[in-house]
Amino acid sequence: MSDLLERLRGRGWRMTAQRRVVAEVLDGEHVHLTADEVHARATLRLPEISRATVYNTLGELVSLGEVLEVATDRRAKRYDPNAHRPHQHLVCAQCGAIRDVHPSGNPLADLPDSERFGFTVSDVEVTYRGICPACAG
Amino acid sequence: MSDLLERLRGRGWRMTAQRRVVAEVLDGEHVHLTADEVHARATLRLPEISRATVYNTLGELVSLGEVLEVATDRRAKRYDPNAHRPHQHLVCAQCGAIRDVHPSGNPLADLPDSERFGFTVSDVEVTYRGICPACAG
DNA sequence: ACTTGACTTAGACAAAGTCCATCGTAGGAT
DNA sequence: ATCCTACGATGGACTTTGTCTAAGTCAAGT
Ligand SMILES: [Mn+2]
Ligand SMILES: [Mn+2]
Ligand SMILES: [Zn+2]
Ligand SMILES: [Zn+2]
Repeated sequence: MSDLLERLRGRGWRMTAQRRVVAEVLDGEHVHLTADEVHARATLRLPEISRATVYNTLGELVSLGEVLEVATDRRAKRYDPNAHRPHQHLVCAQCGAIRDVHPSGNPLADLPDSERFGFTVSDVEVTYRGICPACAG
Repeated sequence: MSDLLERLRGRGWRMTAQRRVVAEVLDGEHVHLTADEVHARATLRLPEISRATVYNTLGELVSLGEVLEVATDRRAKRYDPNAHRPHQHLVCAQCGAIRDVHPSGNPLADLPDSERFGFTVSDVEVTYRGICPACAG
């Protein structure tokens, strides 16, 4: 994700300690943190960072297409740095664990023209729900 | 939806003016109202109905399987009386209009065993997004 | 009609997120 | 190296959506 910082600088981003820390917190695989979780982790490295700045920075990363917003539960949105490989989510209904999954085929193709009602359909969001091995015992 | 009231009575529901009004508001096709929209419409018929009662009644209808909760945007949940015919949703990214759609095939089948990671997958929620004819001009 | 437990109510509370006035600083200009 | 200033950060008020509780009300069985 260090190349992310380069890309952002290239887009005219002013590089601040706060933005760097938020980007660092979002580094990794299967990362799906809420804004407040990002804030908590960022605070460990930069104690004075504010909630508003975390929200602002996450919003900018989403606008730039570098981070995805996912709404797997009906609680807080989660922020997903895995934005460059299309994928869906598999969520444990009990403990909330989230896995990236890659279904076969293109889910968009499952919607026939006769069911599009003149819409220009550009995107589909799929969330699978079930019980994870740990919760199944 | 008048048969709904009968079914609920059969399940031991005490029939109150508030519950009747909420059920009436939810009658129809392609109805996807937020709790506060239900409350606003219920208030026209029964001015003293409280927000808490609307939330309670909607929650009960969901528990009974008579109404579905859908989370198409990241704002308020919407309540969908079309609970007996499985379907998905097509949402206009601009104006928020929601249509029921019926994709071909079973979306659950698109997730191969190799992508289930030991989960017992029981459910899938699909939201298609695009631009509706009215917004496309 | 009486009784009673289920139902409703208003308002306090909470979680998630937005907005704003003000302060601070990254990075270009000198 | 220092200065400038527009962009970014901050804390706190505010909004939206939803939950909870204590007290009052009423549907329905007797
Ligand atoms: Mn993901
Ligand atoms: Mn529907
Ligand atoms: Zn689990
Ligand atoms: Zn539209």
